[in-house]
Amino acid sequence: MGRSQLEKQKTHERIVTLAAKRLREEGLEGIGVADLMKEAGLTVGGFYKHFASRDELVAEAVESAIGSWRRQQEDKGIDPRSISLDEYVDTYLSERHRDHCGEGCAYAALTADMARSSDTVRAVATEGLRRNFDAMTARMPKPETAEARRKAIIASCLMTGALGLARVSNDEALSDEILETVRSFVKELPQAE
Amino acid sequence: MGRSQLEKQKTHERIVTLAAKRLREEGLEGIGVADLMKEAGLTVGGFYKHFASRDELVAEAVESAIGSWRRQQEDKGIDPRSISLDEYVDTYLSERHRDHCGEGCAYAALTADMARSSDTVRAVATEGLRRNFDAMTARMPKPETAEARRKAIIASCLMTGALGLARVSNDEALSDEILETVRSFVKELPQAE
DNA sequence: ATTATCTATAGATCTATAGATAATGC
DNA sequence: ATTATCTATAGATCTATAGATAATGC
Repeated sequence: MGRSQLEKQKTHERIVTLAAKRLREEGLEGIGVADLMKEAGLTVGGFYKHFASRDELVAEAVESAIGSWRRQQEDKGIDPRSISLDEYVDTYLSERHRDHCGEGCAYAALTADMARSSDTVRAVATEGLRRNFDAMTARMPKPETAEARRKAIIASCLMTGALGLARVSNDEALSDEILETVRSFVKELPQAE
Repeated sequence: MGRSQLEKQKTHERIVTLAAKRLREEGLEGIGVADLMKEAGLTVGGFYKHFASRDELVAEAVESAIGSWRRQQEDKGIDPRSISLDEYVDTYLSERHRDHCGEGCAYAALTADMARSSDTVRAVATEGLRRNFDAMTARMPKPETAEARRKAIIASCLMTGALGLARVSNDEALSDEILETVRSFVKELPQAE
C-alpha cells in the first residue's frame, strides 16, 4: 500500500470507468461505495482520497459514460463523424446494445436519473445532449439546414425512447418489434417529406 | 386507532396512489417506507399489514401509475379512445407534463427502473406497453393495418424519448425545442409517406 | 374477539472518517 | 516526509418485526 502518483491517477480512472458501467446498469443510486471499490480490487477507505463524496464520483462517472462511445471509436482509430446514420442506427438499436446497458448509451440508461440529479450532473448531461444533437445533425443531408437539425432531434428522441421501451418489455418478440420498427424508420428519415 | 375494513381499503388505496406519485418523482428506489407512510398521515408500523414487502408496494404502485392517465380521463367522464392523436400529443409533450413527473406517464418517468425491476413489475409494464401501443394504433388512420401499428410504435417511442430528454436538459430553450419539434412531427405522422 | 394502526426497536446497509501501514520521491 | 491504500468503526438511514392500543363488528 502506498503507490505512485501515476498509479493513483490510473486507480482514479479505473474507479470512474467501473462506476460509469455499474451506474448505467443499476442506476445512479444503485451500487454503493464499498461494493464498487471491492469490484475495483480496492477497499472503502481509499475512496475519499479520490472523491469528496459519492455525488462527486457520480458526476465524473456520468461525464465518462456520456463520452464513452466517442472515446471507444477514437481508440479504435475511427472518427465518430465518419460513421453514417445507417451504421449508427444499426448498432444503437441492436439486441446487443439493449442487453448490455453498462457499456451503452448513458441517455437511454439514465434519463430519469439524470433529470433528478444535481445541477452539476444536469449541466454535464445537457452539454452532452447538445453535442449528440449536433453530431446527429451532421449525419443528415444538408446539415446546415433547420430541417437537418429537426430530423436529428427526432432521430435522437426516437432512438433513446425505443431502446428504453425495448428494455422494459420482458416479451422478446415485442422488444424486437420495437427495435426493428424504429431502425427502419430512422434509416428512412433523411429521405422523408 | 383501529379502523373498519372499508377504511383499511381506502387507506391501502391512498398509500398506493401516493406511492405511484412519489416513485415517479424519485424513482422506484427513491422514497422510503417510513417517509411515505408519514406523507400519507400514517406511521411505519401499519405498512406491513398492507404489503408483504416494499417490493410488493412498488409493484402495485407501478400498476397504478401505468393506469393513472386512463383512470383520470374516465373519472372526468371522458372515453380515452375519443381523444385524438393531436390532443394526446399536445398534453403529453407539454411543459406541464415535463414539469410534473409525479402525475405523468410512468414509462417516461420510470423506463430504466422498470427494465431493472422484478419479473412481476416487468410483466405489468410489458402488458401496459402493449395496451399503449394498441391505443395509439387506434388513433392512426386505418387502425387495422400494419402501417398503423408501425406508426403507433414510432409515436410512442418518440413521445417517451422526447419527454425524457426534455427533462434532462437544464436549458429550458433546448428542452422546449425538443418538445416543440417532436410535437409537430408526431402530428404529421399519420399523413407521412 | 378481532384487527387497523401506533410506538419502539432490531438488524442490515450505506456514507464518511480516523488512524495504521507501506510504498514513493525529494 | 509524504501519501495511497488499508482496517475498523461511528453515525445515519432504511426495511421489517414485536408488542401495545383503541377501534370495529359478531
